[in-house]
Amino acid sequence: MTEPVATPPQSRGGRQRATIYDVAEAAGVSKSLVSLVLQGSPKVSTSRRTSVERAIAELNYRPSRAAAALAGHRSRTIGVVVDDFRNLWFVDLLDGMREIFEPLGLSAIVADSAHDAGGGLTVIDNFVASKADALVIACEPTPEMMVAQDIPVVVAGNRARAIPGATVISSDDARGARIATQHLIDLGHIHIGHLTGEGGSAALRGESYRQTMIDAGLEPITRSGSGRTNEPDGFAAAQRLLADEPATTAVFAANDTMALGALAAVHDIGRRVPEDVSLIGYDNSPLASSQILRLTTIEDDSRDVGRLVARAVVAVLDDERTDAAGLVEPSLVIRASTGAPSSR
Amino acid sequence: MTEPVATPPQSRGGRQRATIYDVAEAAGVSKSLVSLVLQGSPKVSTSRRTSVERAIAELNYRPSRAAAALAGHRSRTIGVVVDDFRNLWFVDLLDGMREIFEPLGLSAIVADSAHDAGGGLTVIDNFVASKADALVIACEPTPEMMVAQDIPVVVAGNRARAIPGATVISSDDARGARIATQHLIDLGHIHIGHLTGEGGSAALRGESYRQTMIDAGLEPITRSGSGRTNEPDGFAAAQRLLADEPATTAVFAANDTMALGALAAVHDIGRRVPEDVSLIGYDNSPLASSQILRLTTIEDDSRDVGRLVARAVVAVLDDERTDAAGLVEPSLVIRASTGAPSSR
DNA sequence: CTGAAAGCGCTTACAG
DNA sequence: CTGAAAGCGCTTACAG
Repeated sequence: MTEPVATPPQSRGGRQRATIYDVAEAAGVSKSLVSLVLQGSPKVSTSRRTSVERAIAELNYRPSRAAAALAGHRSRTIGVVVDDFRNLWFVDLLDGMREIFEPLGLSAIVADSAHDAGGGLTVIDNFVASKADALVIACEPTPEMMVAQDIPVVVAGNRARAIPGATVISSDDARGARIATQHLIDLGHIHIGHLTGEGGSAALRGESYRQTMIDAGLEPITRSGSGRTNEPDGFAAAQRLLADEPATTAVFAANDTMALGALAAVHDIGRRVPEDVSLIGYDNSPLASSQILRLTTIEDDSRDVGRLVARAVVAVLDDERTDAAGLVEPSLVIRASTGAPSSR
Repeated sequence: MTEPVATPPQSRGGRQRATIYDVAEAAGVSKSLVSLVLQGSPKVSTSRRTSVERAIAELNYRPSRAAAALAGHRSRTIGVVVDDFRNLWFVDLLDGMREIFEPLGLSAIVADSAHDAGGGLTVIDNFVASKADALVIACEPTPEMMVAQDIPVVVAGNRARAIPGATVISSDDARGARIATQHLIDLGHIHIGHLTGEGGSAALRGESYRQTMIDAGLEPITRSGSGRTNEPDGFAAAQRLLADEPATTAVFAANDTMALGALAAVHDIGRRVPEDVSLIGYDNSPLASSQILRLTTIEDDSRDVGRLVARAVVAVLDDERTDAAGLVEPSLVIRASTGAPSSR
């Protein structure tokens, strides 16, 4: 529309992407004003804001993240570190976080620590290099995550090792494990075994199971597989448990994946779930609700955890000192895999 | 070590992160040389390279991605768009891509289109804003992906809609479906049903199933659930199939997730897998190898697809015009869910 | 190989 | 609100 007068430095280089100069020119305002509009500043008149927004739309202008991050001290980007994309726990967490971040113009970007990006640089290095404003650690911290980075960190989930100075938000694993164990006790089970593995959550769940059993005057029996908490570990741990303790009528697995393995082990020795063996998992993963499993489990409301995590991130970003750890209450989801012990 | 002489602009601001100036100073070389080392340029003497590398290590220097992207025309970052993190297919794809990218100093970053990052900006906008060098679309393209962006695009997987000008790399779905169907035919099955849903891959698999059946003189029978290809769709589709065609002795599901649903449907009417009904899936997902399923399936070597995708990306980046679509050969993985029809 | 210089596209005070 | 200015931390020619 407007004639290009006094073309600003380097603008209009053929089919280049529009810059803030182009927008300012098209809207007939200063470059600074465009920047203010971009940042949603309240001290811009509606009319000017409208014309800037129109220019942005017309030119299909996309602010350069790189330039903004370089010039400003914030990138409005939060780095989320997960251990493995295969571990779906983080998806709900992410959903919850984004619910809070989106209206604030923050965007969460995810990277997996399993495949530390090339050149010997770790995920953390990468996030730091991309000027992430804060980090959410949603996995067991590696040694290099333990050293204080110059960046706010929130830890999501219960972890075996703590990161100094980091807020921790998690589901109340101890409470959830108590609920799970108590559910089996309430059904009338006496011989209740537990399948466990490494990791902060598993440790808390295991300890709480033990405590709950003792409180009920029952003997806790725990087995593990290779140490991990995968399906094969659930299978191996359940095999051991059932071999060592043939009287077992109920099994509490540290997570749904292990429960899946346990189910196979139970079938392998010709017993049925829940007729011969009640089975309860943990996490309420998509797996648990599958028709084939119909697994009774503990819902840990990862979405709620995600929301809390995001609020904690926003708080540190705003320099509010709220190191208060957040704890989300889990709940019992009863499906077809648990029942009273058979009366034979 | 060296006395700071003629401190360069703004360096050493207290506990600031080291910049290229600091490295140059510490190594006693010019800023340009550091940049050359960073980029792995061959025209740097070993001795100087060593001293620069030592300085980098000592200062714990991390190049700023933002600055590099702004200054250079490349960010050495490849944006990978997936539809949903829950769909684990992309994990192997990513592994394969990274195998190629890593030694080249390229890093793949993943974003899900399901949750288009805040502010009305889409994943694509975000990648463009972060100056990604290329895009890998690993999902059904949305309308906005169809419009030519000023960025090279490689499509991974067979899609219902094509992106103009984009190279497509995928597993040979038609071939895989033929292998699956033929496996059931070879076992002696006559009444073989197929469970399908929406999407490019499912369409190709379904059509190939149909063709293979006809070639064998058999009647193709296809059912679907809600249209999607999730577990509940597999369940619903299988229910319909078994109700409409009680003679069915073999089922080919468009993917492993649907097969999981189908298994439940088979159990629900009191039939067993594989004794009464043979079941074959597709994808060889972690699910398929689980003890509880032991699903015969088609391995589509997503890792290989990922490698090919990465090579295609590198080719476009190097301006080699190789629009040749790549096709990866799938293979049969026989487990416990298929067998000869029972001889009753 | 070096060193000074320009520039990438923004943000941030700052004086008007 | 504006406009000129400096600067974020790099890369990229370019003359030595």
